[in-house]
Amino acid sequence: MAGHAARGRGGGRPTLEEVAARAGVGRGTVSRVINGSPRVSAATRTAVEAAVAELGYVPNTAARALAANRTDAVALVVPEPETRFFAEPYFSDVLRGVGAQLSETEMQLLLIFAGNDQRRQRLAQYLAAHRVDGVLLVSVHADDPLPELLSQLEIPAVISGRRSADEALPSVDSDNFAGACSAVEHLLARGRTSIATITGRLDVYGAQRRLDGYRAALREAGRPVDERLIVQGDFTEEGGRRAMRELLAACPGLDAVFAGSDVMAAGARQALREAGRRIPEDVALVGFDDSAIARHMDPPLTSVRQPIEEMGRAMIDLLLAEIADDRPVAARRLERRQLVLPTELVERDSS
Amino acid sequence: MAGHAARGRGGGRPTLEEVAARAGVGRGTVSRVINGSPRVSAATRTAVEAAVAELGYVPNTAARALAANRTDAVALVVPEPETRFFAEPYFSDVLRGVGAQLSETEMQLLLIFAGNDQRRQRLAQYLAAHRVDGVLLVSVHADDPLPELLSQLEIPAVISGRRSADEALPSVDSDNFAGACSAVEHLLARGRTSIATITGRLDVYGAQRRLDGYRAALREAGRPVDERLIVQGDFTEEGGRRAMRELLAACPGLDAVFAGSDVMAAGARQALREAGRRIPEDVALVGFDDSAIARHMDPPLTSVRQPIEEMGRAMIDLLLAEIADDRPVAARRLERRQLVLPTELVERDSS
DNA sequence: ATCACCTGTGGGAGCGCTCCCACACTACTC
DNA sequence: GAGTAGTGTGGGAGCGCTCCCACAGGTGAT
Repeated sequence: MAGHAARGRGGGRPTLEEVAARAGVGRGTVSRVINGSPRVSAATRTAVEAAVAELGYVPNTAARALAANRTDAVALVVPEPETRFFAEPYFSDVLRGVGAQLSETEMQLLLIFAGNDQRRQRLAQYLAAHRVDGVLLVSVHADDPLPELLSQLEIPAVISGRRSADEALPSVDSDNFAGACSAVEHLLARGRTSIATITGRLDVYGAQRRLDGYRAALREAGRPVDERLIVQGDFTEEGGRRAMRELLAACPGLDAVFAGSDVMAAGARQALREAGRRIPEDVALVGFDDSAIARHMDPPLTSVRQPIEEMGRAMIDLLLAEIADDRPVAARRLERRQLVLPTELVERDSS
Repeated sequence: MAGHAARGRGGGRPTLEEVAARAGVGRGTVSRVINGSPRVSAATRTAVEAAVAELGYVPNTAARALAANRTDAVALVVPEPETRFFAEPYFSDVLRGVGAQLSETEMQLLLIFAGNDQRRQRLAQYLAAHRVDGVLLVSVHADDPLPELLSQLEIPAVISGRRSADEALPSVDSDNFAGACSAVEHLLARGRTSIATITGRLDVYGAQRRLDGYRAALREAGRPVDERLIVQGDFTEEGGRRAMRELLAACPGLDAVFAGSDVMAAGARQALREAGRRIPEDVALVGFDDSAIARHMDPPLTSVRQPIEEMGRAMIDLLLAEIADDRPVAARRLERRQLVLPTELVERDSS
């Protein structure tokens, strides 16, 4: 009868109230059980859990969100067009790490693209409505207004990479400088003498740091830095191809290239092949990211591994801590929550 | 003062009530304006809109969801691991079409992967909690229990492709049969005499239909169907490579291959190249999907174009109609809402 | 016996909306 | 002049939770 009533009312799902009645306890007690409060006796807990199972009770998220003023959802915001998101293995790796870590909680992950003005507008609306408890930001350029908006709205956020040496937001980054150094040192150790580099967009701090590392490693080894050997790419395959052509035109004698990402290295490889250069015999090639592309390239690409999945996991940890932390924002600002994870050179056949 | 009060209360956002007070109207009237009801006089509407703008009012989604029993969100459910999602351009194209159509509404899109048991479990919880108003299903295999679950929960859903000739759910599909026919006819017209095919997983109805089309086109032309020329793939690049190797081993004399997807065609191309076969001189190759891969392949791949973005848009149209439709489910069942969109052969250099 | 202080529990208030009924007012009709 | 219909508006009730105060009953110190 009770079961029938519960199911009868317009296909309605059982409510807390009904579970409470069934278990012979009060509404508050059921709520405590559902939310794992320790202040419930073992016997009561068992009874409530039985009632929940019998009625097939599932909490109403909207009611919970309204009463508790939280949404149990976080957003991964990608300020790029979808096409770039799908073309760049970096993003899907981050997504995988984030997803893995989040699946151990009750939190839901939203994927939001903000690659053009219209989408930015919608995102702003979305954030203003506080439809997520926190935000993960990937691939943020130096002058992006998004972080500012987030802090105005007092929405917890964690950034992947940094915008500058003194990032205000909590962030997770890899050691781009050291990674670039290790790549160049490796090429030097292999006896290469004319090492070029294809950088990413330099308004991305990480790309800048990789360039810094390239320069530092050469200087460290007592080699001059030839500015003609430095060409700016844009993280795309096409950009890598174009940059490589420029390099070959300007410095036909180069014998090694350090690319700021695997995707750009793939583009460079095509340009090298077009020009009849063999890899690694004529020109050694090293990438960055150690993505799937590196393993499948012909020849397999030596690359600087970033622990991208681990970075995704770390971002979630930081963000959840940030959300749980209800001290005033001012107090939080003082602690710097910046993680820098180590990189590692993975040697393959391209160098 | 009013402004200060609104902002003062714990950083709280303005509520309907406050907007109403500011505009000198009642709560109901503000609600009507927000929701675009026509039963509001022009003067009142203007006053309310001014108040909304002044206070920076944004509706509280949780409250709305609780009161109206809707979430203004739909989910795109991908019953595959993320890796496949990212490897297969088909998915990102669908996503783009869906996203484009949805951005013209106030609906939010969630992307949910259900590639393993744990994620299925979470998805079931999620659906049981009615956290979305509707579901888009892509790449559903014949024996998947998901559609059944959805109809039990009475959640509107639209399926991409079909599970069988008489699909119960509203669906959007392309004309796989005709597309395969056109590919085979094209190869025959080019004078090819030994045409092989690499199929997708045959528990996917579309893959089966492409195979049917292949057979029908040969029969139509009075050619025998040699079963040794039919090998099953699994929609992956690796599967395409493996299938191509099998074909070459069994029928070294073949002079054309129709692959059930561009990704498999890419795998087949590798196997052909390994075997020293030139494309198209020795073996002509045709794919299916006309994805970015086809355009970028070397040589560019002839492929059967499906209007994937358009299919995404159509899915949203169907789903929104389904959601808006509040007649009893039984009545709905009678109308068949099945869309089949035409395909088109795009000729390039591989055939 | 009195007081203090735990632990476990019940249930009121309230989150910010939508839905809908009631009502004032106008504009016709017979 | 009474009735009828339609239009615009106000505000009560209620959605299903969480939060928190109140309180019962037990335990140990005084």
